[in-house]
Amino acid sequence: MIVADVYRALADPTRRRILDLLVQRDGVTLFEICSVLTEAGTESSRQAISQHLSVLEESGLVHATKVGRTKVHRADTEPLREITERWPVDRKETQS
Amino acid sequence: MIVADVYRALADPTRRRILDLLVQRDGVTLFEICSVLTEAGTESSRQAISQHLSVLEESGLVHATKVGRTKVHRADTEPLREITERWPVDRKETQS
DNA sequence: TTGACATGCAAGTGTTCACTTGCCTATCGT
DNA sequence: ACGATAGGCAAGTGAACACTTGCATGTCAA
Repeated sequence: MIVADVYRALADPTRRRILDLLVQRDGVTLFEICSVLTEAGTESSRQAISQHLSVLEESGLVHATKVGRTKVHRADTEPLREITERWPVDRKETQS
Repeated sequence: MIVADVYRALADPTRRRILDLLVQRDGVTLFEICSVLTEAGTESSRQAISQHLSVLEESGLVHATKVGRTKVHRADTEPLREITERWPVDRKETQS
């Protein structure tokens, strides 16, 4: 990974699922994310998810804090503001 | 290219520049995009930009219409709505 | 009609990315 | 202390991607 900006972080569907999960509830550990994704049908190894979390952290979309031997994660949608500000979403242009 | 969704379309910096340009002004042809990007310091070949435009079109972020022997492009930010609706941007969480 | 212009198509190449594999570190319970 | 738990680090692999190269197609001006 050269550099992990917001756009590249969102480019992977598994990372988007992880972000979905973290937006729903904070303080989730790596193993909990693994469990939820496995139950949801997304078979991903612990290492794979760990690397996805690293990308999300570098992009600023996820913050993590060490708690004992676990690491709890929480989502931060602030970096997404760059997207909406760069290209404001206009109303339907279809002239019906 | 397997499938070109909005997220993958935004993952490339050159495509983001093209989208910037098309948001600024509509009806731009491939050659005009090449000229503008070259002047802006982004050396990209015509073929490269053509393929980027294909990805942007497949994602729905850009629409194109054939006009004579040229093809004019215009941006459509509607697909970006999916992003903001999926992860609403919350205000700064820093409790100052 | 003929040549120049604007673009499309398709195969090939090198790089980046997602994932695995194997081992290591740190923390908790007993 | 010791085993189990939670996670990290780093090298290797295969696939996807960005880009090039060469040729083909269609349109306009003379």
